[in-house]
Amino acid sequence: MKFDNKIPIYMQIINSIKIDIINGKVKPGDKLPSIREMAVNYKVNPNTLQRVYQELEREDITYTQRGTGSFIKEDGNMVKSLKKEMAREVIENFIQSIKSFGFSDDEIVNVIRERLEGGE
Amino acid sequence: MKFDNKIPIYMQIINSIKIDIINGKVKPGDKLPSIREMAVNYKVNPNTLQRVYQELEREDITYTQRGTGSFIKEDGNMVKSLKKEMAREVIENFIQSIKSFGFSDDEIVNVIRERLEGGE
Amino acid sequence: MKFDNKIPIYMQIINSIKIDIINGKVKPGDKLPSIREMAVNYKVNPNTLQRVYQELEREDITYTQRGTGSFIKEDGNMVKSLKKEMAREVIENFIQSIKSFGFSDDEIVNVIRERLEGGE
Amino acid sequence: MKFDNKIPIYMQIINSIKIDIINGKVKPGDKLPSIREMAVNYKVNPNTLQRVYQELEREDITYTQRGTGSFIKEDGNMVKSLKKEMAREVIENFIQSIKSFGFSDDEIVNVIRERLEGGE
DNA sequence: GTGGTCTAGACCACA
DNA sequence: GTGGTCTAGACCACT
Repeated sequence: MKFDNKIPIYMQIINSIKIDIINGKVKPGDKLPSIREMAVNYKVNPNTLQRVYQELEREDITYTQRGTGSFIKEDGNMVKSLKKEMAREVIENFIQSIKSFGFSDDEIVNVIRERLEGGE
Repeated sequence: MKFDNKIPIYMQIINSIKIDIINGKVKPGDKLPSIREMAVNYKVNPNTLQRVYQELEREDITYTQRGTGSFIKEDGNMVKSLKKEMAREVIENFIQSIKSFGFSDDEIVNVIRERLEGGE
Repeated sequence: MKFDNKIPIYMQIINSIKIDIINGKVKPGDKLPSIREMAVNYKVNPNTLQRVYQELEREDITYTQRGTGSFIKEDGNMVKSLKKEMAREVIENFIQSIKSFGFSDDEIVNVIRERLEGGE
Repeated sequence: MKFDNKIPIYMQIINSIKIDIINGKVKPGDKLPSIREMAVNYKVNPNTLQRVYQELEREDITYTQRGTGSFIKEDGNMVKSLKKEMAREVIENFIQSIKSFGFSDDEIVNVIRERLEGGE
C-alpha cells in the first residue's frame, strides 16, 4: 500500500480497515491480525498500528481481549451504520464544497453524471 | 470565521478567499486588504496571513506591488479556470471515496439526488 | 459474567470468589470447582484460572491438596479478616479520591447519604 | 510526583490535571504548559505527555491550537460537570463494592463517619 | 516554540 | 504470542 504523504499513516490504515469491513472483506467476529503482523504487512512501526487498533476500539468498531487479540465487533448494525456514517460524511462534505463554488442542484447532478459516464 | 482544527488555518483562509473570487465577491483587479488588516479580521497571527498571500501569489491568483498591496490578477481566464480546477478536485475526491464504499454509479447519482431534494 | 476490559480478568475472578466467601456462598472447608470446570464456566483460558487459584493460595485463602482439589481454608478468622481488609481498602481509596476533589468531611457523608436514599 | 506503578503514568497525569482543574488551580482559558515543558516537570518522555494532551482534548476538557498550545476549554459548565462526573464515578464504584461485601446502607454511613472522625 | 507523527526498540502483564 | 506502555530521538507543519 502506498501512503499519501498529506494524511497521517495511521488514519489511512484505519480507513482502509473500515473500508474492508464495509465491503465485507472482514466480518463481525473476525480476529484482526496481530499488531506486529499487520505492522510488517504495512511496513510501518508497531507503534503506529497500536494507535490504529486503539482508535478502532475507541470508535466501537473492534474490541480487544487482553493477551488474545482484537476482533471486529459482533454488533449486528455496526457494519451498516459504519457505512452509512462514512457515506454521509463524504456526501455532506462534497455537497457543501461544490455548492460553495456556486453550483446549482441541477448542475451538481449533471456534473456527477458526466463524470461517471465520461469514465476518466 | 470558525476554523476546523484538522485543517491548517492558512489553507482554510486561502480556500475562503478563492471561493470569494469564484463567486465574484472580489473581482480581478481588486486590492486585497493588508496583511495586518486581515489578520485582525480573522483573529490570526500575521505570520499565518503572510503565508496565505505568499501562496496565493505562487498560484498566480494574485500579484503584489511593492508598497501598494496585493491585487487579484486581471487575467480573464483565471476565475473560470480556478473554478474548474477546484470543482474537478472536489468531484474526483468524492467519486473515489464513495466508490470505495461499494457504491455503484447509479447509487451515487441517486444518493446525491435524494440528498439535494431532501434538503439538509 | 461480563468482564471489565480495564482490569485483568484473573483479578476480577479472584474478587468475585472473595466476595462469594465473604457473603457465605462458599464456606470454609468447601471444595472449589476444578480449574477446568471453572474455566468453562467463566469461558476463559485455563491458564487464567491457574493463576487465580495460585493467587488465592498465596493469600492464604485456600489450600490445595494434590490430586483432590482446592479448598477454602478453615481458619475461623479468615472470612472476617478478609472482609475487614477488603472493606478497608475500598474505603481508603474512596476517601482519598473524593477528598482530592475538594469534598469536605460533611459533604462526603451527605453525598453518600443522598445516594443511598435516592436509590440508583 | 511519585507514580503508582499499577496505573499507567499518562492516566495518573491526566487525573492530576483534572483535579487541578476541579480545584481551580488552573482555570478555563488558561494555557497549559507546553508538552516539552511538562514532560520535564514530570520527568517523563514527551511522548507520554503528548498522549495526555491528546486524551484531554478528546474528552473535551482542553482544545488545541496548532502551533500555539493547549488551553482549558472556556465552556462555563465544563468544570462543574467534570467534578460531578468524576465524583459520581468514584461514588458509584465505592457503593457497588462496599455493598457487594454485604454492608447495609446504615453500616456504610457509619463506617464512613467513623473513618472520617477517626482521622487515621 | 508548539503540537503531531513516526521509527526503533524495550519491558511488562496477560491469556 | 498478544496488546499496552514507555523511552529516546527525530522530522514536520504550523503559528
